[in-house]
Amino acid sequence: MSDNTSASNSDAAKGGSLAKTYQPADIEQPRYQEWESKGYFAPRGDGDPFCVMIPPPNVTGYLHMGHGFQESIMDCLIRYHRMKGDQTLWQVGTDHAGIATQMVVERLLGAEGKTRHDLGREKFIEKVWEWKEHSGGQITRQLRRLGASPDWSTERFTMDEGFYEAVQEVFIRLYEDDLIYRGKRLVNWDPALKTAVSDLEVISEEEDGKLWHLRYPLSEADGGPERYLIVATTRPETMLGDTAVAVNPNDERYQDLIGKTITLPMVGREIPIIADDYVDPEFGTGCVKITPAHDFNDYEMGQRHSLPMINIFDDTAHLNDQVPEKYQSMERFAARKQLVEDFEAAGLLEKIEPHKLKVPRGDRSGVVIEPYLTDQWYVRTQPLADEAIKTVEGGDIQFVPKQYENMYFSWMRDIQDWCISRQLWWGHRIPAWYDADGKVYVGKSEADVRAKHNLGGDITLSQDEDVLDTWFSSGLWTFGTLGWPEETERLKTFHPTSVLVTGFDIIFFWVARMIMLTLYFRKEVPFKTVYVHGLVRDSHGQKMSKSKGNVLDPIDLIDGIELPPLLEKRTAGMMQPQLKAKIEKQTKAEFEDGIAAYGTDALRFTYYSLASTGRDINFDVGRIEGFRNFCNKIWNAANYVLMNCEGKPCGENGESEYQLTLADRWIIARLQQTEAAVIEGIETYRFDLASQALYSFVWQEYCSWYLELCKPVLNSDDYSAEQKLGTRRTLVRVLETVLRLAHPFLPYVTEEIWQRVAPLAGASGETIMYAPYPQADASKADEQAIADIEWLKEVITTIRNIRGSMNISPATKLPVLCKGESTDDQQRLSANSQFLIKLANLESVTWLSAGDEIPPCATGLAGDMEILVPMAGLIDVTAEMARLDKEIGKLNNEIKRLSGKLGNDKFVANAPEAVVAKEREKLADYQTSLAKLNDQKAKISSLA
RNA sequence: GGGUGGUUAGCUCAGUUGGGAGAGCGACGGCCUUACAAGCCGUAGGUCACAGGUUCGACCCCUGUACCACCCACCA
Repeated sequence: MSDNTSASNSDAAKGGSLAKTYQPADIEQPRYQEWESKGYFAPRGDGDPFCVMIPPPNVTGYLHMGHGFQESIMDCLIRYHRMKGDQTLWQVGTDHAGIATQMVVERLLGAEGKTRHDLGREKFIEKVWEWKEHSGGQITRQLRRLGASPDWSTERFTMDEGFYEAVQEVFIRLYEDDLIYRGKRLVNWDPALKTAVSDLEVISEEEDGKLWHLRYPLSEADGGPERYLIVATTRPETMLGDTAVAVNPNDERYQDLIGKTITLPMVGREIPIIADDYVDPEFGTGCVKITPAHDFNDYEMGQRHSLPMINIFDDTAHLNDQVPEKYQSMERFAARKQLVEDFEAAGLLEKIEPHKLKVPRGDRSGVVIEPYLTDQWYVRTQPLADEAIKTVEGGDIQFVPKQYENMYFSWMRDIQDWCISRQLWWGHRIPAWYDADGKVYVGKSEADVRAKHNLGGDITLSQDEDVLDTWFSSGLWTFGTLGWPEETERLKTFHPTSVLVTGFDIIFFWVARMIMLTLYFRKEVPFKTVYVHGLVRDSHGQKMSKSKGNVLDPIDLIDGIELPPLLEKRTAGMMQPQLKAKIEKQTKAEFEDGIAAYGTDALRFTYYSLASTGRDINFDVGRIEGFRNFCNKIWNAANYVLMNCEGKPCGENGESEYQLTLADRWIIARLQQTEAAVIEGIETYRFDLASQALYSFVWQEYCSWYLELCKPVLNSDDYSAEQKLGTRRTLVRVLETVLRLAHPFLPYVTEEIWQRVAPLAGASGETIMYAPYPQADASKADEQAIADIEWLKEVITTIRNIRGSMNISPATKLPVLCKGESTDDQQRLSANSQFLIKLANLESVTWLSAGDEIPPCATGLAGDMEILVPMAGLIDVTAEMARLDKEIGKLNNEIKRLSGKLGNDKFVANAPEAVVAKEREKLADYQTSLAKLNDQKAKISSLA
């Protein structure tokens, strides 16, 4: 960093030379501020509308690698379309994230020893808003660091006023259309958060558990307690709420018991033995205890058999007063322990077996979810889902990659009603009121309800205490953000939106619900394409998680971080010292010197290079360094171009005569191919292919070859002024074009350089963001130039190869002799000798005529042409023999393979003629080459 | 129990209608060659998971197997 101070970079901004080395930290933030303050991100013009909705991140969240990836993809699409001249909107906003946000604030209160109930609802909500104001800017600030270019002027929040309107409107209309109802049924209850959650918010993982076999004695009248049957259960504590025991109706063992009763141990309640097909006679004992109020299957069975439902828990999963006094107020797992002991003491514990089972846990709280009988609001999803299925089947919405449609269909076809009420305080309050009798009225406000239903002042109304599931409001995101329920211009212009970029993990939570709700309220799709990307994992394919200590923060990759703060970050709040030690060790091993500051452009380019077809992304920090180097490469190439072109005519005004060299024509032709490849990559969401095309063009073609080919032209008197002008013109124009081509991927470095280069290329405009996106021009495809330069590259590479394997110093200028029958070769050689001499560092290059005396030489082949490097004083005979043998070996293998193939009559008879001809030609070429090398070997060996 | 994706160089991954296996990083050797040592030049490295099949010809198409990852499902 020593000689690349920020001072030198600010000089650059004033028009001095670019800083010697690429320093992203010096250019990125100032550039972003300029873009934002000048309002460049807002939609403009009257081109085709193109609109992307950001999946709203949690308002109080922070940016992780998944966001980084996703926003980078969106920004690339947005910048591409903006440059294409489309009327481009990237709608930004944040989500109130009901449970997540409320939990954070409750935790803060907890630190002060308070609960939300100490504050009361109103004060608590105030507190959440405060927290939102305080920390809510973080995620959007971080988004800016990524160079994201959404229209900040229309930023939305899922609990802003407009959204409140939209949410109410949707709720009321769905209610009036009988698509929302309220009902008492078994829901997934989170006893830590004390709220219902939807099926999707329950994660079932296999865990080690036990299967307790309990003896249930029959009633005395039926032969108990001597006669008993054995039930197997994973949750003994629920037995307090049992209201039946079920057996399979065809189970011969228990035929005589059906209809008899059991005296429930510890409780004394008489419960019937019933028969039901659901029971699998093979599992356990074939007898199942039935707890209708605390198990989804038992609930259904309870309904089929009209069993009583006894709710034994309170909302924190402690036992209530429906159980014997001994157990009241016990926590569920304590009660389990107690009951097992009591069963054992009573001689009623048959056995305990280890058992693997799926344990349902809340995705937020992590505690075991309890099926719990409560009143909740539901969306009747079937009719909505039917339409949503048809729409995707009909192709009006396309998933990329397509296989995610299967996932969507399978979920949609088996969809359950959606529980939308949450017993939280932070969220959209349900617009429903109850009178003293519990009769429900739905409307925009109490006044509205009173007016609509003619309710006088004597009737007391109270609003429903619950709020809506967060996804209920984010389901309206595409049209809610554009002004709905009002029919705004924005809505008309940008809806349906163009592409949704999202992770597969929220296809059900969000994508499916947006499709259902949007179709219902807009009669149109929310978006035409869903681009589904994978999860960002660590370099070994492990999920990034706090407990694994492998989390990378995108901001740290941009700004860099020293080892100590990185360690601190990764182990903060770690309760287990063992885990902490392990994470420290592994972090030290991986990031001995911390993480370098790579800058946003490098980070973005890494994401693109890893974004292939919908699979998960393994993020390797090693790769970002390579792409930071790539940015540096562009930077230095630009420096070189400026050095040679600034202050000299470059054809920017189009008035002077210029002439293009072969190299110029070649790089222009290759540029057309690159433009086509990059555009193809973006249009097909193959950002990996697009970035690959850019990378190899810039580095291999433009820098490694073209800039080198320019040097003889610019530095030698052998080229005319017209040729020099043509080369300068091409240098700046290709660079200027490639900057525009790369801008959606590398927004900062391209803008920074473009500001300097554009004038030389005759381009104007205040920002590269509004410069036109390059389009391939077929008239500039120059196959001849490409073939000629390929030939030249082959000759040069062959000479370099000889130099390399013979250990000849790069500084030694070599005399080279060429020999061949082809006049093409001879012409190409004489036309390009300047290039050849410079790039291969030759003393001379001579075309041999028949009969010329040939000294002992090292030999290489470029096509048919022999390239000879005289050995005198340079080349070791043994080494050259070895080199030739290697080449000869390769040729022999190929010849063997090809003659085998061509010797096969079936191949010759069946394969297309063109294929056969091609193979024959290759064989002939190889044989010629082989003969030449063998000749050389013979000559050399005589020297040994 | 159903379903999806994956298995290609030491690592991370491309491979377009079936016709001579590629990139980046890493490794090795040589270079401070006047844009760039964050660089330049060159080299090595693969039974394309396994087994069958179709075909003149298979990384590619078909069948099966193994392993990895993920999604869905009510087995007490």
